[in-house]
Amino acid sequence: MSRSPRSAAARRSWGQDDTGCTILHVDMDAFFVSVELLDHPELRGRPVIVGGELRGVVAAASYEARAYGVHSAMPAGRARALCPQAVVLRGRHERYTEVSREVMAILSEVTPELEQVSIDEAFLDVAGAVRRMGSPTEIGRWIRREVQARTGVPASVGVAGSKHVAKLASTHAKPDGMLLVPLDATVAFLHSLPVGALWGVGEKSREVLERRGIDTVAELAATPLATLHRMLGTAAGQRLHELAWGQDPRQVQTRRAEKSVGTESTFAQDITDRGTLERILLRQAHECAARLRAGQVLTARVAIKVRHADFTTLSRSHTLAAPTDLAHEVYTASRDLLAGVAIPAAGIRLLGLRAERLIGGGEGVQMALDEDPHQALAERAMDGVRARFGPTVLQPASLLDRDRRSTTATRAGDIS
DNA sequence: TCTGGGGTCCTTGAACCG
DNA sequence: TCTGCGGTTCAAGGACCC
Repeated sequence: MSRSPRSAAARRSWGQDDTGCTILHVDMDAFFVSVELLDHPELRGRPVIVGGELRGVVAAASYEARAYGVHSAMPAGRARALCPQAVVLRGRHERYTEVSREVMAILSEVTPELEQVSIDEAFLDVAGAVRRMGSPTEIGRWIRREVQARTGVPASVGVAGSKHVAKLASTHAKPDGMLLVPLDATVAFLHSLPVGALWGVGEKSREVLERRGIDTVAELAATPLATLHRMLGTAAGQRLHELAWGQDPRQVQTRRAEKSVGTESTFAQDITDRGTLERILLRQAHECAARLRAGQVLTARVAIKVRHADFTTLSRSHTLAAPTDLAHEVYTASRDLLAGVAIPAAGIRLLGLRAERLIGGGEGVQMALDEDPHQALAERAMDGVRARFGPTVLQPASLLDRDRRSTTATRAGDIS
């Protein structure tokens, strides 16, 4: 579900020599829509949009909808205005996860050197699979064939010598295609692209670059490093300069440790009542803490995010005296942070809670001196009950009060 | 047109410390 | 004792990715 700009000129053959091009990027085409079409074949050929409820944005759009200018991340209202005849579906994340697992299982038959980047894309380093399965492009063809045959959804594949170029190659292979960028064509391929295609150039950086007349990767590559440092900061300038010349030493990572867990909710109506916001924080604290315990990690810092009705966003964070995986502690810290934030008359549009600085649980981590062992036992017992009877069977008493409607109906997913 | 939710990384400025 | 300075840490915010 890449949102990077593409170049029609780059969508051509760059050569057949795949020597050394052992990095594959597999990207499912309009993944959520493809899964919906599996289950609703009667919608094939029609413009279909997944997501985009009230106050929402488009999660995925079929190629028929894209012909009207609809794309992912577009506000729902605009998408409906552009394509009023589109079929709008709400989205079923569990179903997409199920199909994603099937796809990843197929990819893991190729190599254990597999890095799942998101629900619908992954990198593979196939260097160790070449003797068994053939050249990288032969492996790419096998993947496309097997994924289509066994799951019914189309996948595009980019084949290159680095992750960055493989990713750009798969973007230019869509829909339902494969693109090889041979090592000796890498720089020419990159330099044919608009600057916004580079990984790390979003809307803001593109504006900064274009103001200086840098519209293409070739122009960026020709810009002195010191100038890029001044324009984009040292780290970003350095990275983009290297990417523009095809230098990307990142390896395929089979395991990545999570650095934070969090949740946030945009409300159907902006909220002005602090008590309501605190109850939402309590629910979020329980959700985060349960995820911490499931991942066997503790959090050392709690952060909240508050978005006003006018979309100004602020964050506050607090480093805990001792790491914890208890909702009670996370909630107390987050409530104190919220206490330091003024609630504007127009209200709060979004409230988020995040547990940061995750530390592996178990040995070597000291429990807070004032941690209540009964609280810990109670929350772990709740985990057991939820695992057996479902996530909604147990709630803190204050969330089961008179306004069960207000604490649940304000969740973004419950809108519409 | 009116902007989700889950994340990561980087920059900047303030606070702290020796 | 006070001040200046450089290094480090922390908090906040922004940009970016999918």
